[in-house]
Amino acid sequence: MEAKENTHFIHEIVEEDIRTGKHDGAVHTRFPPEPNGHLHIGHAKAICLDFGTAIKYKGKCNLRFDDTNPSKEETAYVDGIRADVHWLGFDWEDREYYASDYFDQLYDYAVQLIKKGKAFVCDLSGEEVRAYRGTLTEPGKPSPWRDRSIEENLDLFTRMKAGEFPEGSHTLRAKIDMNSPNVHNRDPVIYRIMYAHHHRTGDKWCIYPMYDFTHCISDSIERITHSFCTLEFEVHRYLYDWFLDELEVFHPQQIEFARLNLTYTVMSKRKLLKLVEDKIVDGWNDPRMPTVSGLRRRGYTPESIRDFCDRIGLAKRESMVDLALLEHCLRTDLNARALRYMAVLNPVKVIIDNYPADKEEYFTAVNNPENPEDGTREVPFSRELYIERDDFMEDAPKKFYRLSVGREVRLRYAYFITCESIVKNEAGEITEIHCTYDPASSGGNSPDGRKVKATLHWVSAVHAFEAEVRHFDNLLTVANPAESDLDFLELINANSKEILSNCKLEPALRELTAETRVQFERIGYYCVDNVDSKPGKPVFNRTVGLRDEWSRIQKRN
RNA sequence: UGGGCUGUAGUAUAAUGGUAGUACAGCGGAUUCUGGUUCCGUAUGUGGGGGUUCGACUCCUCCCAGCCCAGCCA
Repeated sequence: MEAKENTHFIHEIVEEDIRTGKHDGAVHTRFPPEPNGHLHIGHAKAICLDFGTAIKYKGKCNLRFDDTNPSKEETAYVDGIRADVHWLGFDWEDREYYASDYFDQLYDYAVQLIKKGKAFVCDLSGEEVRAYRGTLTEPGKPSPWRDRSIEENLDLFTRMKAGEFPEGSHTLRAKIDMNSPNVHNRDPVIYRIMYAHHHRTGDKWCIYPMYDFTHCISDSIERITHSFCTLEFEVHRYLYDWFLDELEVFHPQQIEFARLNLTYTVMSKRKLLKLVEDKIVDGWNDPRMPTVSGLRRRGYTPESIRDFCDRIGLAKRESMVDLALLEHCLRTDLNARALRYMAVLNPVKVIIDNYPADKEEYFTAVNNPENPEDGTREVPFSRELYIERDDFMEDAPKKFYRLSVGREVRLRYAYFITCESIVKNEAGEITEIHCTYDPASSGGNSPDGRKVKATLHWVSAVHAFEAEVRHFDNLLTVANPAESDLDFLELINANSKEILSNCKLEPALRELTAETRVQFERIGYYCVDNVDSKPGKPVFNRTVGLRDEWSRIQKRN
């Protein structure tokens, strides 16, 4: 039986078009970011749709930068976006385009519109344009400049391009319908004057085309067959079709879908930029950010993000996806691939009183029980060890089955040990846990077959090295900021970053290189930070914790 | 209050006039040298009213709710 493939309304449309021979069955999509910020997981959804559709139907997908507003756009963002798309696992081959590549053609098309009597130069100021536009419930008034002659419009538009007019003094507008109930159709501006340096065209232009005019024509020039975008562009679709029809050029189909929202985070470039500018996070690639570079630094795999995008489905209704699904995809991938190591994050010393002080031995540990091909490694053991402070409890409740005075547990791969006594300082904190070990349980099993309820991870004190480990929590304190009356800045989780500096790690972790993902047994998945790590001195970011039954039991009580 | 769009378990999605299914989350259990993994089991849903039909998530109608739109942003 075949696995049931995920399908959705967009692929139904594409399949129908292939079936009916539209565009000779060709499928050509594009991913059209504006280089004014970095990509986030919402873009990843769009990227998976755009590139994924092309792959599925043996078509092509272009990367096109929608760079028509030089005041906001930067080359640095272009580079970041290229890196992010590649990292996610997609390739646009030689089809890297820029809307700015089409400025000459766009200009010619604008002239064509003027000659057709479908566009005019308007002398109204920004404020006047707004006043003439009317409101949502009242129709607009025609601009007094609407009926200029074609010759005058041509002359004026040429002079706009030549730089004869100051910014804001003139615009080129499409002549559509000032009475339209859709305000976008009330003679939209298609060119504005802007004396700004463009990251690609430099100072060649002082007039720049607007989105509605540019996007459909860019799609047409590239012979895009299916142009996917988010719901807010639904009200722009009339314009998309209008320009292409008036110009009588190749006509792609715009199809809208709902953008991704994820619980406990924000997903707009404006808000993410705010977090960066206000230094609430440490840059676009902060591991708490839902940006592609942030997720990468946090330790997410591209595979898990793609899997997530497959699983969330695609529809036209706005929704809020549970972060837990993303984390589930992550854990599934990491469980299969991450090598296991032992690391003690909040250490307390264990002294095995009946173990010789000068002795040292090595135990064989499995690197990944999910994949035997990953082999084994040797882990050093000695009389003094560190275990997790949480793995010991003085007055242990019934459901706590780790170490306590009088109890026996297993040290993973090593020995059964029994706690005999503890030592505390003046503050009442435990400083030493004294135990005895059963020499017959070497390797972690007792020949008499007796069972222990818990297995603890550990590191040998003399062999351990110290490293910094960073834990991250949700950016927001609430799942859905839209349901709150408060501004998102007031919903920021003040404790979203915790730095642990006294962690004791097993020696094998010392030489890992940046972006290596591992599992600290019994704790979680961690990734070697790609900014702050140095050779022999890795810094670890917690990618995601292991599911933790014990913490859930505690939370319930 | 003009126009556009959308309403299916807690969340996200299927069912395209014929048994409301899947995943995540939840709960219960089994296995386990990770309280991980894996496996088994389980509760919860068609926004509301009318209509058409043998039969409606699906078609019609009225209502309700949510989102988007009045940038010379994209």
